[in-house]
Amino acid sequence: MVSLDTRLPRTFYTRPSLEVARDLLGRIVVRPQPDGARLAGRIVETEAYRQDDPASHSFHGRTARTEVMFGPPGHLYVYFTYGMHFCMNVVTGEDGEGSAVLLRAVEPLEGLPEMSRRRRTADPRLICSGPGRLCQAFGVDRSLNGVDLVAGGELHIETGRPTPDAEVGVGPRVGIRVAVDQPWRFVVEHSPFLSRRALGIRPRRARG
DNA sequence: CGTTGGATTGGCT
DNA sequence: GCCAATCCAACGC
Repeated sequence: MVSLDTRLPRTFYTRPSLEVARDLLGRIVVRPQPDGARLAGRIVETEAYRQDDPASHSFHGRTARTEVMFGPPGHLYVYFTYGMHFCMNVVTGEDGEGSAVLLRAVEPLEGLPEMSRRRRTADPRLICSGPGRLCQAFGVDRSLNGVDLVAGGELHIETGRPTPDAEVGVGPRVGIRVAVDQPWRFVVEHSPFLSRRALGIRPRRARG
């Protein structure tokens, strides 16, 4: 009970984004509500980004937008895209490194009514199955950019249950136009809660 | 300062 | 499967 509800420590994030992306599968994203309730979901899809990666926002160096991404690990990097959507990332690696993991999909666990209301759909498979959908359901916008996930506040991630290799699929990242060959997307295989674009790509088994 | 296109989504063909 | 929506960061002049 206690271990399952423990927030992931700073050391969890102080590793290469590829490692963190794989290890985040099965963990629980928690967003405490003002009324004491919680929104929560199990991470089922992630993507790793790093500084030497042409598809990463950090590739062209430190800018106002990517400042948080270059900061200390264990913080939330939120950005706005396509004129209407937010995406949330977990900052990884050493301070100053410019690596992060994009949270692409979670399986809704707590606060379904609230998330359904925000998403305007009752289908649980459509609530958090995509980076933009996830942020809308969890009420994540630019005001949460830079939030410390370890301190415990607006948002944190709990230990949950790590996903065994047999259930992990890997494949190319989606929605990018460069470095499409890198298999840096990680999914919980056969989860009904994966993102729309991930469903089109059949992942292969991770490692052995 | 103008242009370009994006780590997406929902709706329509 | 295709495309518009709609803002803004990055880049070129």
